[in-house]
Amino acid sequence: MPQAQAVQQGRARDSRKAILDAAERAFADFGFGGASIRAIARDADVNQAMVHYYYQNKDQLFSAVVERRAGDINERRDLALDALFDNAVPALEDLVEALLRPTIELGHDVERGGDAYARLIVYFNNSADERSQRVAEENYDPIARRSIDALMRVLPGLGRAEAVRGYLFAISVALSVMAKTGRAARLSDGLCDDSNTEETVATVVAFACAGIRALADGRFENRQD
Amino acid sequence: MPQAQAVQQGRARDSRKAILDAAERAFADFGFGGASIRAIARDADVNQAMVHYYYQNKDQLFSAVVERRAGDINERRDLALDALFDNAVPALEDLVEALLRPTIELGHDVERGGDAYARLIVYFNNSADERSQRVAEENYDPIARRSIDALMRVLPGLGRAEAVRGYLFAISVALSVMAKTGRAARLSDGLCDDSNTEETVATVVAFACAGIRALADGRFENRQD
DNA sequence: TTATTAATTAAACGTTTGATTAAAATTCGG
DNA sequence: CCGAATTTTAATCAAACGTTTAATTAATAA
Repeated sequence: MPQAQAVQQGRARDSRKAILDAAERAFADFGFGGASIRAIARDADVNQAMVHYYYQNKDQLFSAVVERRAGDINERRDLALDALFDNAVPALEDLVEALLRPTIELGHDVERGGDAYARLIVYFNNSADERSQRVAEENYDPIARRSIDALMRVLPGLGRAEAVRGYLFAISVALSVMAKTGRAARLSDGLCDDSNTEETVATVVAFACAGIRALADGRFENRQD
Repeated sequence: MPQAQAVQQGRARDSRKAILDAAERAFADFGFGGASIRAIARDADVNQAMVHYYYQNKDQLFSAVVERRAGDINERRDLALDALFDNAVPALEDLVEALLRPTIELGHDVERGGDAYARLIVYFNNSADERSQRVAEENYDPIARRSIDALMRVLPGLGRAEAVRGYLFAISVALSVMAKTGRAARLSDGLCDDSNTEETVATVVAFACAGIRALADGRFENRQD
């Protein structure tokens, strides 16, 4: 049986982390079904049985990959929200930036492998299968609900349905620049470049805030006409 | 050898279509790697060798699934663009609606299986692997370029980079409501409902247009500050 | 040192995968 | 009704899959 993470000693840590890193890349590149444990073990330079030794099966390995990163992002988002609402009600721009920046910054952190995880978020965020929805619900629904409430406080004209829509739209826009499909560069003949973090944040925040304000102005849900 | 589609007779047509329908569902639900030809054949109620008989291999089957639908959507988008620019330069709202409506409507057409294809678009549109990028480039890049040009004509303040960004953001927002992940319903406690086509179109168009206008106002790319 | 535990290994398990084959059934023009 | 072309079938292939096992090595505690 593998020891709890805190008690682990010697070589153990390296293998455990190497497996998680390799799995992150594999799931991001090929999806759950397309990623193979054999290839993951090979990429991590580890015996194939070690994957099951530490993570039991493919499903739990997938969950472990998501949980490691989600903790980071949620913590940073929570702190940002606390700070924002400490004194008064912030501007919409500041709120939306606080929501999106942690994810965008992680996605740009190639050295830490954040780009692979960014593609993985895009994957399970847009997948309807049970496993994807489970990790989304467990790891991102709590902060999503808090963010939606925050949106409604900042924009009193925003109903709950519009706030949910606005939040999901904003996230979807942010994720679209992180999928690293190369399509933006292709369609713009190289004019678009996602590598500049600050420029990306500014662009996405501007787009999302304008969109959310539009949802607040017009009322699109539950119309009685 | 399978006959060309036009000359086909008898049950052939049925098998061919049944395979394509089943493959569409499988790829949408499980991704390329997670979908199995055996399960597709079983779902289509067809011998497993028939899949290779008509589509040679898994890759070409995947391409065939996309090509069938992309033709429809592109044709409708092209016609809409022709009509819009026939007399004068249209309003941004009309242009964006013309771009997004065909896809959204297809995604709501459950009887024709459009919901499965909608999820499939989301899949390969957000995937960075070679196969996904190939089908995106072959089937959707031409209309994307035409749409981007149209955006720049409607909004003269929009640079090429911003137009590409705006187009991709708008598409991404539209696709996010089509992934049918059930997340919107979950986060809104049932308040959000994607089944109303007109309401969905109106909401997405309003969000996207406001966002695109924001990109035109502020200049976010190639700043020299 | 010895006993215990954790980490790692190579090998194999049964199953499923994408793909191929050759024969059988069906369809259809002449 | 015949013969050729097309469609369908069952059987099979090697390869890859996720997972398990038993044995071995390395580290820790008594």
